[in-house]
Amino acid sequence: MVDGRPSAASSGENLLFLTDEQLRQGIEAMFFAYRGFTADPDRILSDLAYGRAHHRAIHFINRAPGTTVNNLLNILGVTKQSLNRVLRTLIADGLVESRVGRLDKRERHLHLTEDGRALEGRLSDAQRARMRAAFRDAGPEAVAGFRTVLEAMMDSEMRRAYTRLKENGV
Amino acid sequence: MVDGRPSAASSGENLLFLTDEQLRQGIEAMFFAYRGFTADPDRILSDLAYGRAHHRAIHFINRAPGTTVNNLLNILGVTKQSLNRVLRTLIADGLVESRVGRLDKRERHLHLTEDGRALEGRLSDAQRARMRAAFRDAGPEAVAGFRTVLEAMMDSEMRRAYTRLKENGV
DNA sequence: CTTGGAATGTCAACAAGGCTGACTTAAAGT
DNA sequence: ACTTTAAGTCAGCCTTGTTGACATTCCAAG
Repeated sequence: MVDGRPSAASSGENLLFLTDEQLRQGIEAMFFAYRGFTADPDRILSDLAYGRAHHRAIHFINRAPGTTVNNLLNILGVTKQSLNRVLRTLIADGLVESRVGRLDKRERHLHLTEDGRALEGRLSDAQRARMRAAFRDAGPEAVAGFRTVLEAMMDSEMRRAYTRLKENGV
Repeated sequence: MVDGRPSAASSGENLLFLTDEQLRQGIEAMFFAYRGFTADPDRILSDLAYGRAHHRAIHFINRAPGTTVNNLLNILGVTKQSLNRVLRTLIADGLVESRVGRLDKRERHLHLTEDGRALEGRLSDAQRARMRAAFRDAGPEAVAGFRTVLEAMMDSEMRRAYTRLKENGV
């Protein structure tokens, strides 16, 4: 596994971008960039006694209004108990509304209230501003590559969730 | 801020890659990909009663052997109390060695022991394997774009840390 | 129709790993 | 001698993950 050289593959392609050193730089880039990625919303949230978990819930409820708790669970990849704690505070604070399902009364359908949408907007704006600056600096081709690599890095299950969202489904 | 259309900039460039929708997809890609990014090491760590914090410490000690506690603190962006808890267990378990500085005896220089290097290798291998697969699938140009965007997304302070590591300094 | 199992959501308690604040020790610097 | 710096410790808090136990609802088999 610790090769140093790429494993001298098929064609005459240059595989220098697959050296352990290049991979390690990719790993560290991912680590440092993720910090930047969350920094701006985190600042807003800490003033409100909320955390990243609240942000994630708000983001995906906004993204797929009416989604069920179970559905949200799968997207977020946490236990229902963990999500529930976050949802409880958001509902108590009047940012999220939980409506009992009409067809199946076991289900709860989640929606943002007006206040919830307002906070979602603030958080999104902050996060998008950084993403926009990065995208603009890097240019369209780099952005395409960025997306391609990230997509290839996801677990297949998450890639499905991502694609479904991207294609605007519920 | 909520524009919908790009802000119709300077030249005849196509700025469609800067729409809110594109940015949102980038944000979600980042979220889902980071999960994949940490999944494999997390599995190994959970068997050992360690967490991501231990992994990060081990990674950067391996990366810059002899680094001081203070230096590590800056790279990781946590408080010394938080780091100390992690280091204490790693030292107690014989994975990390803390040597009193020769020039400045206040400093502690951190090194991985043989066992520490062994664990580092297991964790790196797992994480690199996924990164390698993603890089290979995406191809060299996508990888270059990936790196460019991530770098643009970092806080300037973190970009300096990243660049210093990349250029192999301490 | 009833009853048992599956699905959904809630409550309680615990652990990891962030954080702040206060304090000690040792070594350097002035 | 005094101050500053590096490191470490203790105490206590918060967020956010976990498991386990439980209530409600639905549905399908008997």
